[in-house]
Amino acid sequence: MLTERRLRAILTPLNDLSRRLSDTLQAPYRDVFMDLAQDLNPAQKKAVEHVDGPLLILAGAGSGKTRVLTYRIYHLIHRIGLDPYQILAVTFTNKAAREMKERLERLLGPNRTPEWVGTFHALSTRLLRREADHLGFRRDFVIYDSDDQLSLVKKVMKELNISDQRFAPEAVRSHISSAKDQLVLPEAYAGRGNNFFEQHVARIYTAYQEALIRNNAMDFDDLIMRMALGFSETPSVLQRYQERFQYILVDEYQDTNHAQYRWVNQLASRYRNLCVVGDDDQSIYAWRGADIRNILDFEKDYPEADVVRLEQNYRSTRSILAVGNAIIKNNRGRKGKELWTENSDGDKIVLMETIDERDEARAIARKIRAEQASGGRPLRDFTILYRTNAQSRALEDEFRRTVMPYVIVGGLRFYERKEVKDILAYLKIVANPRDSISFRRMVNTPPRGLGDVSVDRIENFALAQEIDLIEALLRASESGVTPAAARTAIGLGQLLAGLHERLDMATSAEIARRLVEETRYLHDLEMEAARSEEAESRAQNIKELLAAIEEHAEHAPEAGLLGFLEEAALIADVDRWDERADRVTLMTLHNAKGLEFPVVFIAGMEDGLFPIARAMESQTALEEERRLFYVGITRAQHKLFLSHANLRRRFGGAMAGLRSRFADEIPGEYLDQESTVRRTSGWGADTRLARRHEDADESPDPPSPHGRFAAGQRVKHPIWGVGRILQVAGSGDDVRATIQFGNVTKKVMVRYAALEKLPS
DNA sequence: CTCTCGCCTGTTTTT
DNA sequence: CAGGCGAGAG
Repeated sequence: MLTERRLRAILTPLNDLSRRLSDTLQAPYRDVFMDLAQDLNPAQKKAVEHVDGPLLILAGAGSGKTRVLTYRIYHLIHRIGLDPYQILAVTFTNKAAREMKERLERLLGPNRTPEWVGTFHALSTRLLRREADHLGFRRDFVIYDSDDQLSLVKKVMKELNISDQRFAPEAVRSHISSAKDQLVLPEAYAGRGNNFFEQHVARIYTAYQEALIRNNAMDFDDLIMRMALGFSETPSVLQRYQERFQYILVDEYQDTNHAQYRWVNQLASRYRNLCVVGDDDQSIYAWRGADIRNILDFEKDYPEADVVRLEQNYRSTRSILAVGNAIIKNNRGRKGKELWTENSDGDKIVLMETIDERDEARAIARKIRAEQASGGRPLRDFTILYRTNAQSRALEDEFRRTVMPYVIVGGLRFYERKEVKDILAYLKIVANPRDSISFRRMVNTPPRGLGDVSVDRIENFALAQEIDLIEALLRASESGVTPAAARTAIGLGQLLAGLHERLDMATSAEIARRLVEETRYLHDLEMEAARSEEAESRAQNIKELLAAIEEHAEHAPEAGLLGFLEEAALIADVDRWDERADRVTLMTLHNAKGLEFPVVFIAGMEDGLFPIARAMESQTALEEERRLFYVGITRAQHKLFLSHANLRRRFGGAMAGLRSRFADEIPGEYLDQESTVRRTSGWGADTRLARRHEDADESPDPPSPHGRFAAGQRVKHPIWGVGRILQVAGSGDDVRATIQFGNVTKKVMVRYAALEKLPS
């Protein structure tokens, strides 16, 4: 009998072959190969061949969603005969957009591939620039990232005399951000019954928005909000795009926020050919304003909608999928579906107990080596996922120590590094001399004698004279700064003005090179590089940035400097990730969304870390964490490892590692438990797994440590080695011992520290 | 006025 | 353990 798996084993190489052939074949033959390669199940076929009217595709993890979307577009253009011009496709990441475009180009050829495929932010930026005249703002705005947003919030708060001690600027920033996600403008925000904090936010929001306009800048949220509002306020613009984009596709619809919802639904309201794809079980961005109701209520918004459910999973082994299903079942408020697969059972999921985060890293590295040896897998098959970026450090240390090639996706993004942002600030001010945030950043970097006071004066002068900031630098002697400062300012102004004038003639690469040279930024760093490793890597980053600009200038010369800056602002780290390099990949669970990997490790399976402490207080937050776990599990194709540590160092101190409640939701039949912890002697060793949760009665509470550990006792700690207890304090779960290790004293939570008793 | 040094604080996830 | 911020010296 031909099993699905065998069939797939035959079809997969055929798929590749047909892809290569389709580039060279004439259309009718291409079709023949397409049909062979398609290998679509009935639900997928239905979704692909649906043409007119709204369509909701509920696509479970690994159900061939990308393929369905791609073939659907192919079908619309190639079989139905639509003009690619009429199609708009919105994806969640640039990477997804690029992949879709590449696949379509292979199927349809570059000339017949739709051009409007991208993320909400990228597409919106494009629309805003095109329609700037009609919408009433300038075309050459720059984009502020959350860093810039925060700087601007601080600046505005200072101007309004609102102390940043009373109101955390970061909290203000995030409130403004979510107001924008809801399409709530400052006036409306001020009008609704607010608490004390929000009344202040309202004032800041108003001034913040004015400052953005003054700076000729838009923040991330503006990009969506201004276009969504632009559509409703400017019917002529809306109509034009409604007529143009008669067929709209939206990926990851469960992660859209209200502003994005309005953005899409206004465009689609004319022809109602809106196809949305999503999975309510994979909604993990509620904290960013994503509204799961958008997908849950799609059938209310479009009563005539067809609904297709893709429930067959092609990605994971049966065991992995069973675990995923068992986990997500614990959530309420879901549409409800159960994925199934014809794949083989595969191995059980492995849960590893480890001593601390270093031991965890060691255990993971060991597993990778073992898998490599037994399964002959390349390093690129392995991916480690974690909840917080900070967790990458221990892993990184271990991999560096044992020389295992790795790559971290996310964390400090390339374009967010200090030195890179410094150079970008120069470029931004050249592109847009009204950008006061970038101005402040670059004007005294590297230090050139223009401190806060002088910069304030120059800025105020610009404001009073209604001139831009480069102009203000040139006329600094009129601004009231000291003669020395004025001289420096004028010199800087001349450099910037010269580059600004050449904006249309010079390439962005030329401008960047000149800036780096004249400011001696790279030069200074290279001088320092001999002494400091950090300076060396920063110099390296600047060179990498120059190379990126160079590449961009060559690849998309028409985009210019603004185009490059836009890309730098909107590109995510996953977008830069090269999955072909033979390295272990490390990333957060959030970043892993939409990706798949042969072998997945999920590290840090501890309460308080995953689920994160703050999510343990509310049911909805906990359910979002669980969905995140579900996303992590369903990334794995062949093997899945989970690990937790009994002790985890976090900001200086150590934290008790209590195995995650999610781990307890995994049915035992799919689970293999391993431990690197030797159970020798001492209280800590045999009660380590005691639980604090509902099921605590399965493993009774440990005896009070007072009887076992007392001052003077010699102990061995898994991390700090041998020491002597100075003091024992606290009771119940919260017993802390002060222990002297050599000449350092540490406080440890006795219950979880895996202390070993030593004879005195 | 500007710069540098050292203290303090605070870590969820990101387009 | 880093980066932001305030205080004192040049």
